[in-house]
Amino acid sequence: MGKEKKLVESITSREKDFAQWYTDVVREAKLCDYSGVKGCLNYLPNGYAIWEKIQADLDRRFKDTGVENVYLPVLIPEALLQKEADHIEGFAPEVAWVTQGGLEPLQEKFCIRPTSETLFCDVWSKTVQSYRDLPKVWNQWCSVLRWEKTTRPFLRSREFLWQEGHTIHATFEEAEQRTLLMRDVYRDFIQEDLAIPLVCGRKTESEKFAGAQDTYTVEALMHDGKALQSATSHFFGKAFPDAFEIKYSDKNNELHSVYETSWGLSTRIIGAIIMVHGDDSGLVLPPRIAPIQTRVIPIAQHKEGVLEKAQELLHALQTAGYTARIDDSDKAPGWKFSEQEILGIPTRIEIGPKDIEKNQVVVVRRDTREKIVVSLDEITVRLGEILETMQKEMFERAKTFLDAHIDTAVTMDEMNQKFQENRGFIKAMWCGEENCEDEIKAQTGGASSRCIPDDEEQLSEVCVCCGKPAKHMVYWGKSY
RNA sequence: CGGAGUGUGGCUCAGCUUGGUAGAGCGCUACGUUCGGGACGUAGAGGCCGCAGGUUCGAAUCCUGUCACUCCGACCA
Repeated sequence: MGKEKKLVESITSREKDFAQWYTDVVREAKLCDYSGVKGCLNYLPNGYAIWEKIQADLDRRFKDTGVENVYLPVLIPEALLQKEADHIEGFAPEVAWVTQGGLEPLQEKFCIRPTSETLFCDVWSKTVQSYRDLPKVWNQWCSVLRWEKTTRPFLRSREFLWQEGHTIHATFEEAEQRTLLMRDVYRDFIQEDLAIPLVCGRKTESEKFAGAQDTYTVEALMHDGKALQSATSHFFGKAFPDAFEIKYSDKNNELHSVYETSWGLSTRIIGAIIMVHGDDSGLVLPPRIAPIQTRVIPIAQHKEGVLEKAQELLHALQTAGYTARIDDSDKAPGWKFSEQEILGIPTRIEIGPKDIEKNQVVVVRRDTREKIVVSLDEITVRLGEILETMQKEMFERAKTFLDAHIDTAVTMDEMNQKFQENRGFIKAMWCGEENCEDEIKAQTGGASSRCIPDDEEQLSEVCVCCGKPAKHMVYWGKSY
């Protein structure tokens, strides 16, 4: 990566103030803005279009594994939410309640869903009777509300958009497989489409979802060295089904409980895209998730034939299947370049009198600013290649960054020192006790266990913190 | 929830100390000249100064309360 020129004054430098940089990019790229209610965002066209792309791509991947979409209500009766003890205990502090209907106070209050396990379980408790009714593999796209105290656009808002998948199965194995399968769907989607490399694993007891038996996670590393839990998949076992009495008769007419899973990915992932790929000029969208792949920018468009040629090019691109747009506003070219870069559109195609003369265009990649001269005859083929190359290189660049920010530690001194020097993930052994997680958090200034990876290494025999025999290798990191 | 900070045209802010009825730059509109990295000129539009009380002849300015936002911390799937 070369030295980046600072072309957009309205965006704070990433190195100078990462938090401000993030806020600036969100604003300048017009992804969302603040509404009158704390923690509730106005999703603007540029931001919502990214979400629509995420929805489309992820939904297709879901459907490929047999997922069916449904929609359940936004309101949950209090009694329903309280059926599973761990669940309500975990969510109580951040639930919002509806206590009045019209002019009358309600007899029973309703909570605005913070998540819908209880609603799905309620439906199934009434409708599932036979093994022939299983499995249920359902998903809904919706918004949820959690009364967060600290809010940031996309990363932590009170209302946010997400999908929540919920399934029930006859056997432990099948449910566990589904949990892992959906974790893999997220992993593949995030790595392949969003070009964000991940560390995958399962959560420790203290970091698990309220009521879950196992929580699997995919963790991404932001450019400031902080981790972001990017999607999760939970295995519930029988806790919810037992609380809700979801039972079915097997072939021998014996009654059994079901095994349950749930899994979700939210608009928070947009924050990850910004913080993994963005630079001092603004957003950089991976080509596969970019709502618009290229923007045609006519140069000296007032001159004879330029605009016509640019329009011709636009139509050729659109006919070839690209999502292409043209900036034929009367702004100066430099302004248009900056605008395309702020918005993170993966490529722009400059076409001016000199190009037309030579039957060529200049394709400029957003990530590297590399200028590629392409013959007009080949542009519809070459653009696709350039976008694919860019997608691949964006992933590789992020992967190099991730790998460079994963380190190991066998003593607390080493761990503290490395968290000081090089923010990112630290791999270290752990005894399995929550006390040590707390102690590590206190000593390192906030690092928590991010996950126990699938492929654990044996870095030492003992816990990095207490020195007792180690049970697991854990990725530690400070997180959003 | 604790600490710090900020609320004044769409945006960034000045004005507040020492009260006299609101300014700048950018953006926006129109026209003209421009056009290969955020062009320039001319003429315009746009604000009950976050909100509510109070003090005062008079409040953007002083006082009280309140709300919102930002950052840090705590908390948080």
